[in-house]
Amino acid sequence: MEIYKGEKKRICLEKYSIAHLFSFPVEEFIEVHEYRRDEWIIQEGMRPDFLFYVIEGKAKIYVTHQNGKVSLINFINANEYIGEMELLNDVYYTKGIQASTKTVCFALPFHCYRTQLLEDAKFLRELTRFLSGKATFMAAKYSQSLAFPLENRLADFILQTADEGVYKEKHVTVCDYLGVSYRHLLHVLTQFCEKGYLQKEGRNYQIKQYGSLKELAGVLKNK
Amino acid sequence: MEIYKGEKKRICLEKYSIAHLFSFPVEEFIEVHEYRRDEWIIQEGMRPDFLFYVIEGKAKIYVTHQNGKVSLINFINANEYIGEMELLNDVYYTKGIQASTKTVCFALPFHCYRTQLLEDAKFLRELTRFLSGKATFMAAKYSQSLAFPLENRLADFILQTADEGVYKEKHVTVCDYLGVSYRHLLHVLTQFCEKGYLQKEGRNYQIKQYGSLKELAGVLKNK
DNA sequence: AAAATAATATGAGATATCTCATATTTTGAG
DNA sequence: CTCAAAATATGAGATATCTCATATTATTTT
Repeated sequence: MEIYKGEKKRICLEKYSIAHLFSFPVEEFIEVHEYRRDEWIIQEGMRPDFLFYVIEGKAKIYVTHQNGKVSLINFINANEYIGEMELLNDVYYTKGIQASTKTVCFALPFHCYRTQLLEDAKFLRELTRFLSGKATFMAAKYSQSLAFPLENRLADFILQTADEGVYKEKHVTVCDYLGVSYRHLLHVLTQFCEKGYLQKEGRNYQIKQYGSLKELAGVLKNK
Repeated sequence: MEIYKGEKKRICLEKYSIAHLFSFPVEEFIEVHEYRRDEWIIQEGMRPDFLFYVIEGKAKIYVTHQNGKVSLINFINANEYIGEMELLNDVYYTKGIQASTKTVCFALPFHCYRTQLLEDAKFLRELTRFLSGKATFMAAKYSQSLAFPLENRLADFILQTADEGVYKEKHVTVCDYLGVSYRHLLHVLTQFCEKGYLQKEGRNYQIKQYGSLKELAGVLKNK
């Protein structure tokens, strides 16, 4: 982890101004942190000291269960918060947050800003929207995971993550995210290839039948 | 649905004052609604006109999937909000909310209060806490549902809902809540009886071995 | 470059969970 | 009180998904 100082920090604060998110100045004690790919921004079970706001990059929220299974609960993208749960709740089991690409965040020390943040309607309004989205998203994922087999959820995931018609996510990550075993994921991917929806190219998969995948993914959505 | 008027309304407003939740007076346009058991407070897919605050009773959040499966996403208890998603988000698929007992709510018309509410730090702070809890809870349920078989989740549910050592939830409701088929739920309940954890009494189940159930439920929690 | 580690790959048997069919009992509406 | 609907109950076969074992191929570290 690198903490930006001097010129580098100044430029960053200027480029990604977040003044509009608060009704008071937060510049004074803000820090700018850069995390390398795979670095842990927050260790599971350890309370952070900062409220983070992601300005560049992408991270993953992980939780480890007692039976050793790991769940990738969700991704965090630019313009989203990290550590807001700990800001709001004194009792909270902290999830692990891992950078999945180089990730740059603003870090607001709790001890400087906690009180002010919790009284700032502008900040709270945005946070409320963010959290309502998070709650809604998790509720959707939850109910979908119970109502539909992997086939449907995977089709949806492929369509969402494919880049120019090519799906190239790491199997291991996807297993944690969709909550299925490695073996089963590979099995369903193979089926997709046999049915002609995908075509394997080295370790990537080329989408061949958008229509079929869209149909599978479509049943997840409530119109 | 009954709307309280006159004396009945006044008494209710007095008994369950919610003035402390807002920094401005909300009494003027507030309504008090009472819903009978099984009545729909909000119809799935229909935007409500009110922000509700439950003061008595218990309700259920349902969503219907395209394949006909129904998920009971969560329960709502006294001192919780309903309709907050619609208050915050212009685009939102409204879930169905059904009273599971007689339920009394305060109903704040969006058109009167929306603007004020979204600028009220006191209200927003509490709502933020509520939503963070909701998001956390859904994330936990989600990851647990993928990481553990019904056996564990059911043990947890039984311990949470048992009343004086007796479990007596409706199977149908539990299926929707835990996201499993009726057949399978009955199967696991039978196993619990065979193992001596529970003992069937008519249509209820008496808990016989707390320890065993606690052990099964315990692995869900991250310490 | 060698060694260690992570990711991919595949087979085979086990288990959790689902679907469908059908019967009985309980509950709510008229 | 009666009938229809809802809830409970159970069997049997199908399928989704898991576990474990083992190989091969990349990637990272030394």
